[in-house]
Amino acid sequence: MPATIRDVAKASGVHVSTVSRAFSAPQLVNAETRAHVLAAAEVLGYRPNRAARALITGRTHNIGLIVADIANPFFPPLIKAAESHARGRDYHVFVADTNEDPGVEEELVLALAKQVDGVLLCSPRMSNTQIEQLSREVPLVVVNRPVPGLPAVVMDVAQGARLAVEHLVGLGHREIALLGGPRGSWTNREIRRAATLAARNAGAELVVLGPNAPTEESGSAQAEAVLRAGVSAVLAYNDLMAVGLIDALDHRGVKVPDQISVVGIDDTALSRRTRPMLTTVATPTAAAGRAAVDMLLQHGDDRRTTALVTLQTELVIRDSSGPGPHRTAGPGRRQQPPLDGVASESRE
Amino acid sequence: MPATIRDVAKASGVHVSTVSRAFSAPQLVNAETRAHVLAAAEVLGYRPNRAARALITGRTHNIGLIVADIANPFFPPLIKAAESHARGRDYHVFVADTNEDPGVEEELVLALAKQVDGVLLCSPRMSNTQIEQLSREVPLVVVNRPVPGLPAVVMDVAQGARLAVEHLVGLGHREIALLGGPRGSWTNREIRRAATLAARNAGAELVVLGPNAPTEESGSAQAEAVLRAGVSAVLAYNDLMAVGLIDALDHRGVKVPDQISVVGIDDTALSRRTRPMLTTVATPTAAAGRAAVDMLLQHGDDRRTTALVTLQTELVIRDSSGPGPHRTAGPGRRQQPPLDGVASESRE
DNA sequence: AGTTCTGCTGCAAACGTTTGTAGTCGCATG
DNA sequence: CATGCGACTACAAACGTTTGCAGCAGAACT
Repeated sequence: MPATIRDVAKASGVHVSTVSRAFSAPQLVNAETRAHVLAAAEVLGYRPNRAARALITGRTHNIGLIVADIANPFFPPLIKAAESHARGRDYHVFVADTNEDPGVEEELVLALAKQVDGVLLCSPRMSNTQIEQLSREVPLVVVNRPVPGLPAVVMDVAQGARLAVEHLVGLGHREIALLGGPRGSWTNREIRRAATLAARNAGAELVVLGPNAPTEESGSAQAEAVLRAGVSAVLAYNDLMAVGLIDALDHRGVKVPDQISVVGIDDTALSRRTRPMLTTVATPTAAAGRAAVDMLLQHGDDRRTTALVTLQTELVIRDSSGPGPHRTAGPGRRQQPPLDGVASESRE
Repeated sequence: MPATIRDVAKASGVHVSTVSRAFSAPQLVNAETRAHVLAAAEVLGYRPNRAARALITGRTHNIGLIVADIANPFFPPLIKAAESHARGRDYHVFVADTNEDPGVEEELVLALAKQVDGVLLCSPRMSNTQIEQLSREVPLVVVNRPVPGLPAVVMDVAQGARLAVEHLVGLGHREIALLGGPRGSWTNREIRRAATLAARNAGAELVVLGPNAPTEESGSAQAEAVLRAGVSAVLAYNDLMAVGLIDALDHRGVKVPDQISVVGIDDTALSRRTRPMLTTVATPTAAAGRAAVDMLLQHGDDRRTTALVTLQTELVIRDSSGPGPHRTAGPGRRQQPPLDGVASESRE
């Protein structure tokens, strides 16, 4: 049986309340007494039971982290950063995977609600109203999607998509395909909007293929459609799809970037490992994880705070994008990425 | 304020104990009453507080999952499988990352101990005695390492390493380097032992380079040493290191597999994405995650059970391994992998 | 000397559950 | 008619903490 606070009290000849205070309110207890208590606790191997503490304080010192797919390389860096950041603040993290299923999302938030002080909801697929409803059960911070009335951290993928399109147009591409992401994804809508606008402004045509599951397989599956569309460049919803597409094109003998340029989004670890190395939009996932944890712990109980943190993205030009058919005497092959850093704005 | 069992009791005009039983012991309560209670609970949005329940039952319905590095592509599939399997059995999962630090490992187990019914310790770097000591605080299942007296699930990497070496020797390689993994890793010792033996039996020489951190960077860093060693083939501790090595060799203009063959271990997602695609030893990580959860939940409280589950590995031959300098009229390029499946043995 | 203050500690209630025990009722049994 | 039983429900203690309140000693005021 593990030692309880009562064992420590008995062993050190004081009342349990004194033991409790020795740990959680040191200034209220005599230094000598405290030393005694701590010593007794040490030899008994006493560790406070956080669940019992939570029962009375209302704070569990746990947080929930819900992602669409742990195995999607986009998430591990975020999970890792969030977990380590949280632990640094003495919080433990439940991690759960929804398999991209909105129903599971809701069930998970509800199931976790009583056990955590808040939940980080990453790339949710539910509707805004559902999310708002859930936020009445437990404090929520949404990642990768702004929800009116809730704290959120998002990446400026619109800027990233714009940069990517401008990059492609600058290389001489006039017909570009957008490999769309999953239905219900805010990021996907954002990319689509920005890419469409950027293409129009630059005098290029954008054809949208999708929606698609955000997987490698689904990227491969769209190869035919890309070829039929007759475009010379593709912007994919994420690196995974870009990689799948490149593979499938390769199998068909289509050269990247010579015949078709491909640009991904996320700059996951694998973008540096493909041949050709992937040109992609870097999203600061680790920073997002940390920021989300900070927001959750900051706002404590006032659930209706509406801070929105926007993280900047940048274009990373590698080898999967090259000159297109309409190449003029354009700019040099390499292009300076924009300033990086974090912009944080609060809107009331 | 969330509804408590007392609110439900009040609303349905029965005692709290009846409400409790309506949920956890339906056969003890009149069907009609039960329906009443459930209805009241429904409208109040009542969900039992698992922490409070845990306080009295002693079972939290949570488990801990401790891994060396979430971002290491070896782990996400394991985490995903374990989490989903556990949730199917109504368990939630704390995930934590030790950054390959044995001290953090211990601290984490202790910190989690009171909040979970057991901990899955994956690829621990601590000593066996430390682990045994910790197992007195909380039920433990060790993954990727057998610990005497504790339940564990391991992969038969020895078999994998042997197959890999035999594969290389069969291709005509006589001098092979082993890119060692991290100090303290049982898997590493196992690979080393099996590879050395297999090389000796096949009349080849094995030079061991390491120990090394199990990262891509460290694989790259060993490229010089590999070249100096004058070997024609390399077996790496894991895919990550293999990929790093291939990259570094590529930068030096060394062709893989033409000049040097490289074989990895783990068959992570990236092994199919590198060029050339990586020959590697597939380890059933998802199955390991599920098996570990099963063992933990099965054994419940009798902590000193000593079951050992061994999962088979298999060699996946792709493009990073090719003919070596001593090629004779050997077997065909493709080689049949061994039967897969799960072997489970109990040793008392 | 009496009063107030300060620093410390003990008491007991509370948090939301579960569960052993005891009680009530109706009914069949002896 | 008393007894026993079965089905159900209420009571209350317990789990390991925290925390408002009260108590008490001694010091420092008036």
